[in-house]
Amino acid sequence: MAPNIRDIARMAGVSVATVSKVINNYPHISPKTKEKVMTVIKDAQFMPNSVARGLVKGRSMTLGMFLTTGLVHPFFVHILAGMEDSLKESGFDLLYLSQVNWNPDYSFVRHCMSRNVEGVVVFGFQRFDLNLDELVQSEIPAIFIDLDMLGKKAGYVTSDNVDGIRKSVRYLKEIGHTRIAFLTGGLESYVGKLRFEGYKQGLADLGLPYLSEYVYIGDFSRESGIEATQKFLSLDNRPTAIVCSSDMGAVGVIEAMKEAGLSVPGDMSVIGFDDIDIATHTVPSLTTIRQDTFGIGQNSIRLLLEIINNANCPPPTMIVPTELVVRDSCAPLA
Amino acid sequence: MAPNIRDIARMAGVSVATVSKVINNYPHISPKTKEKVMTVIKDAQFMPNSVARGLVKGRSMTLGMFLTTGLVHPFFVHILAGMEDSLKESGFDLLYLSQVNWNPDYSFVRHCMSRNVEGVVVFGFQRFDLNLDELVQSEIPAIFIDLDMLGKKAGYVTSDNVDGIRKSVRYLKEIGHTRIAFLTGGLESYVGKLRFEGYKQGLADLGLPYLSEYVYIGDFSRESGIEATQKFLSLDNRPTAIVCSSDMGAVGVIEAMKEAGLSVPGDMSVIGFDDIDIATHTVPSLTTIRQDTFGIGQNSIRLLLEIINNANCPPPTMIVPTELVVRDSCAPLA
DNA sequence: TTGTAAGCGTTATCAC
DNA sequence: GTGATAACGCTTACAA
Repeated sequence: MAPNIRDIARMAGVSVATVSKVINNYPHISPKTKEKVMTVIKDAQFMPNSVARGLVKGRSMTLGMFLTTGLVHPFFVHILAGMEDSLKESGFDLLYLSQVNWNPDYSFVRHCMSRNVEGVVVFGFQRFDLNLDELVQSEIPAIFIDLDMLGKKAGYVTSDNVDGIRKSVRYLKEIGHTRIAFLTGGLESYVGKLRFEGYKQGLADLGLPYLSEYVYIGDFSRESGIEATQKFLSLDNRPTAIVCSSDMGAVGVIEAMKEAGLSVPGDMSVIGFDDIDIATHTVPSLTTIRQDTFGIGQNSIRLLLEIINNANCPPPTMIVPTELVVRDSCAPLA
Repeated sequence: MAPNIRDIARMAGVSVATVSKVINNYPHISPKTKEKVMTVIKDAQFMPNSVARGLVKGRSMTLGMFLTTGLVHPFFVHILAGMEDSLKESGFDLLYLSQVNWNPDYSFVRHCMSRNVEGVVVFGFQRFDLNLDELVQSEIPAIFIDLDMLGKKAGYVTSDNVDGIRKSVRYLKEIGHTRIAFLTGGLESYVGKLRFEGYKQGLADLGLPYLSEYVYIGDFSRESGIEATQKFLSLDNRPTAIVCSSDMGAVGVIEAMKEAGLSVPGDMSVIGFDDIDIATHTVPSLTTIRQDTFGIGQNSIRLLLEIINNANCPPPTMIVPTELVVRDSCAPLA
């Protein structure tokens, strides 16, 4: 059985309070007793119980994380790695809160309070998801990933989705394209909407007209890439390039082009979004917009700790830059 | 501020003890008081503080998870999804314990005890990793993923790596191959060793000879696939098929074959291991061994809860079956 | 500089 | 059936 603070006190011949003061590095402790207590602690391998400590201090040194159930987001590992990086030196651990979604009056807020978490990261949700409002309006520090939720203690971090797509459009224009089509992602999602916005702005930046027949409403999937391509190919005035809201969509486009006996990038330039592993391995390899997923994870925790540590800082927000990765799926227009 | 049990007691006009009994569904409570207390609890949105509860009960309803620092395992999301599935109805939450690896006397065991976790899942470590022994020999229930650690309270879950590779070898034999080469993964890793073992057993099953020149010692990477291919192609008596310990290795093989002006599967059949996303998108698409990563996650938590709930069950072990996924990278031998 | 003792929010053991 | 009250392991006034 692990020793507790009373055992240590007894072994060191001092009071519990003294041990506590040593542990917490309080002043007014004689070097001699401090030394003695430290020795005993080392020998007994004592480590204060952070649960009990949390109870009295009102601080648990625990952050919470809500993930959408059944989320299978390919980047999540990178985000987690980033989170860990910020967590490492902070003394906080991260509690993955599994939602009891069969319970009609389950509440994020109550789950947080019952677990005494000092703040939460929220990822994989949509704006209209149940109970999210309650969380945003609560006093619980929260950072949302990829969702622009703002509250007294709630902020968010996301990639610069708008600028990412604008970069794609600009790049295509630079290599001569003007008939640039767009495959949206799911428009019910925050990032889906932003990327669509980026397309419109990108065209506007360059003085290109917005044509609704050059837009296909998709859902981030490979299938929607295939369907979009079929639609675009049937047009009288075919586009010469397609900007996609996801790499999977772009993969679908490449497949459909191949199926139609046409060449990428010869007959159609294609740009993806995300830079997933597959992007390197398609034929041709995929030019795409890379998200700094590690950075997103890292900053989500960093910002959360900021809210927690500065009682009245305004809820922080962070837009993480993206990067255009040029590979082989785009060609200059002849 | 969230109400506590005393507030509820006062509001319901009963004692704290009574409220506690209601919360915990104890007998010997009149239906009337029970009803009244329940109503107050609902109205006040009361949820017992599980930290305080943990302190007195000696149970925290928390499981821990150790991941190797900076792990970027493509399957981790699926494993986590599986874990969540088992966690969901259990009342447990999962605490991601960030290791303080700059501290020379950091200890998994102490971290667990200080956080009162009731058990841990360990993933991404190698047998010789520091402090792991201490954990295995401790009283803390532990389930290792992909590492055959056994202790009084420690078991493991992993894919059937041996059988997976044996299936590959058998399949190739069935379509006519007898000169079957093998690309190992990192042999310092547990799964790397097992897959190598599977190759040898696979040959033995079929009465095929084991030839050391048909084995390339790699490390799961694409690069080692390229190098292996170059070596195999330089042989007098070239193999007609290569079994790889990873899909990335197989991707390297396909690239190197293309580079050499040879065809897959025409000149060489190739089998991978893992069924990562890319496997569908290589040209040709990759025949491979699929791991049930969701099942691994699911069972890791299930087994852990078993150890926790049955004081003296022998440490459980689980080998999750794999599945051969036939795509286009293998062809019958002419 | 050190020790005593009252909490933190629960549950469990008794009396009543 | 119900209610005091002592724990659980720790921190923190305050007293000594």
